[in-house]
Amino acid sequence: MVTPARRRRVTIADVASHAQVSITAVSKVINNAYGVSPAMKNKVKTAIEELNYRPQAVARGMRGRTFTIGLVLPHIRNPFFADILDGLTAYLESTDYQAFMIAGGAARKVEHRAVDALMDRQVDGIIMVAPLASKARLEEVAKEKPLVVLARHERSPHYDSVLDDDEAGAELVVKHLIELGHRRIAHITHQDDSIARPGDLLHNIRSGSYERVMREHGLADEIAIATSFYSEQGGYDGARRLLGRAPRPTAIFAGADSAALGALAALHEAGLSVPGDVSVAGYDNTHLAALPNIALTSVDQDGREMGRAAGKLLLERVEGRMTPVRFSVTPSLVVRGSTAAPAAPAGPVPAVR
Amino acid sequence: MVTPARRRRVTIADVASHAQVSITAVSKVINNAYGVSPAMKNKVKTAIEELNYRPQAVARGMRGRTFTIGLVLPHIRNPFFADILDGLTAYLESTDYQAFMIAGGAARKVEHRAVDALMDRQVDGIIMVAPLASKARLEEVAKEKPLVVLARHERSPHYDSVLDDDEAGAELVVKHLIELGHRRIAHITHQDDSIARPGDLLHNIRSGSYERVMREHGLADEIAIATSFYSEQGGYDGARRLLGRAPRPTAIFAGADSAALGALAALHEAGLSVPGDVSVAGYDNTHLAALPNIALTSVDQDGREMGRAAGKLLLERVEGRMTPVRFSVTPSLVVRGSTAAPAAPAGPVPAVR
DNA sequence: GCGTTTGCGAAAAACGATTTACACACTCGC
DNA sequence: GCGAGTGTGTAAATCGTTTTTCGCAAACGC
Repeated sequence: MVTPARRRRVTIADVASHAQVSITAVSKVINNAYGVSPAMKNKVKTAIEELNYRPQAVARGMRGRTFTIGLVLPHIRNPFFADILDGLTAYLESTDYQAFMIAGGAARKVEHRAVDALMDRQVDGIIMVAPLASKARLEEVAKEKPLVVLARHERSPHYDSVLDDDEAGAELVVKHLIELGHRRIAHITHQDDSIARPGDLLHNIRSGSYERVMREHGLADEIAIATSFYSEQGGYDGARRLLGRAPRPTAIFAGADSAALGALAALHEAGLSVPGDVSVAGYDNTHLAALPNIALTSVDQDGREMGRAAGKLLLERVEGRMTPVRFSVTPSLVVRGSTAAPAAPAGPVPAVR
Repeated sequence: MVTPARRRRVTIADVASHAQVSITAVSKVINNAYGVSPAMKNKVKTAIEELNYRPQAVARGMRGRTFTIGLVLPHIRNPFFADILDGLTAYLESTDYQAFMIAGGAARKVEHRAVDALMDRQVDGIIMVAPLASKARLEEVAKEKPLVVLARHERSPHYDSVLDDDEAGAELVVKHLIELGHRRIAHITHQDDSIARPGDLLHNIRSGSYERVMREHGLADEIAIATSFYSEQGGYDGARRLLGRAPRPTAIFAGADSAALGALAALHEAGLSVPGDVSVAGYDNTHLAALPNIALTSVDQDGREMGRAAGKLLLERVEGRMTPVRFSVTPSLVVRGSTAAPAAPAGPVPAVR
């Protein structure tokens, strides 16, 4: 291989000779370890400044930490993930750690490789957001590296969990719609490549909660679920399927804002008004939901707070904590213009338009 | 530091002893270097399989490559970046390299730190998307690591460029609006923290092109630019400012889809119809633009192709190429429902048509 | 048949940090 | 005044790879 000549980095040895001290001393100062006099500290610090030295994480990694943590996201299309990232980086700012993202994709295999890639690079810890992996795989990962898992509901003694109370969040939406007077409330859920126990996946919690609340209100017969994807296209497809039913639903609860946006598009295309003909609600309270022309009723979960918590828990684990912690945020409903009382019931068999 | 006991990784030495050969031999096989017999190759390969060995990138990094490349994105809120990432990862799939993302943020200082973090971790190369850094800083980075810069227009002998012909893209939009009969065409542009030469930044190219085309069509007096941000909020603010003008524009060209979405929201709020009262066009042809209820006319630039090209160019540089390459994609206009001929001229200034 | 390639494999020296072990000079306590 | 701590600093081992150097045998040229 022809490696182009590049400027050699300044190393700890350069600093040591420039400051006329031993390499050990420099290392001690950098890691502010015990046994270094104030005078020494100053000498070294100015030498570091003068040479503009930054330790090479790769070399540090060989004997300990790389000060790097890996963040595995399914993809970067969901603005909600950006909130999580914001919270995480805000938290890490006051530390020496840096977060790198990697996309886990929609296939278990890709996610697996992504995690392997992080471990091969000796990250100090891993944060996985809504992973597809089985619990067994997660525990295997946790055996090698500190791990925090976001948005999964199983309990494991080997890694920490940060999650939103999806059960409660979905309940908020469905109850809201019922209180508005809706009965034919349909749901759009997500299907993925995961082999995790279904009950551990957030979309199953949301759809399960939807079903439960419907039943509790005597609406068992009105339950209608379209299994699709949490994406614009998925929401569009799901909504079209739901609209094909007769009588058609008066409200659609999409398990994610992105899907709700797709549902809105499908309704628009079908010439139906929102909320006049059909109410729509989402989940995640994405920035887009707040735009006046969209005005999507949605469930807010504090992504920044979740990211912050994930960072904190992970560093605690890096520092040696072995006992599992579970951090849960409480969702809240943000009601906007996309939901309203259903059109006045025009007789026993309501309006087919 | 208390490091929890974790399973020791299998190393190259383990493989060597398991296969009863030297460490060197294993290394040679891994890097398929010269001087290893087929028999040896087989022995080692089965040993690697059996032990499930994966080389530790950190250790490799000490002597050469880490097989890691860093992707610096301003943020992850723009779905267009996801396209770039998709193209990049698709390209890298056939290689041994892995891409990690890091957010450069909206401030030069943050971006600087992000790049430093990548270099400290000995990535083999860096891809920066729409960076804020000055050209001088970019060249400094390029002196240390192979570098590919996306969406910047300056030419440098030290790094490669991948870009969209923003000049042409903006021209497509403005001409389209003029052909529809619009004269009062306003523009929303972006302001950032960069100290790069203005002409090197994509938003300035777009706004400059807007001005030029307007002038070329005798519409110099109609030029109206709102300087805001390429974001929903920014588009919303910018549009509100533009709508405050009298007479108000009949068309708004937002330099990015996200801003166009904000503009749509502002128009909605103002009780104006699109495209009845005001036409709106964006740039990037985000997935959202295609939703029927948004139907945003936008400029499509092939993000996947750009990501793919960036990966290819970077690896070429890693392999030793030193001559600069410039890769440009040609944008195309996607006309949708958000643009139409202006309302019948209600006044003495008729549509020139 | 003898020196010279050539092919294959191993031993050892890097790479840049951290960590361990130890040396040295003081200060105590009695 | 002497053994036992302390505080401060250094030398050397170590982490897991790649790369360089070298050894040994078989093949080859003449």
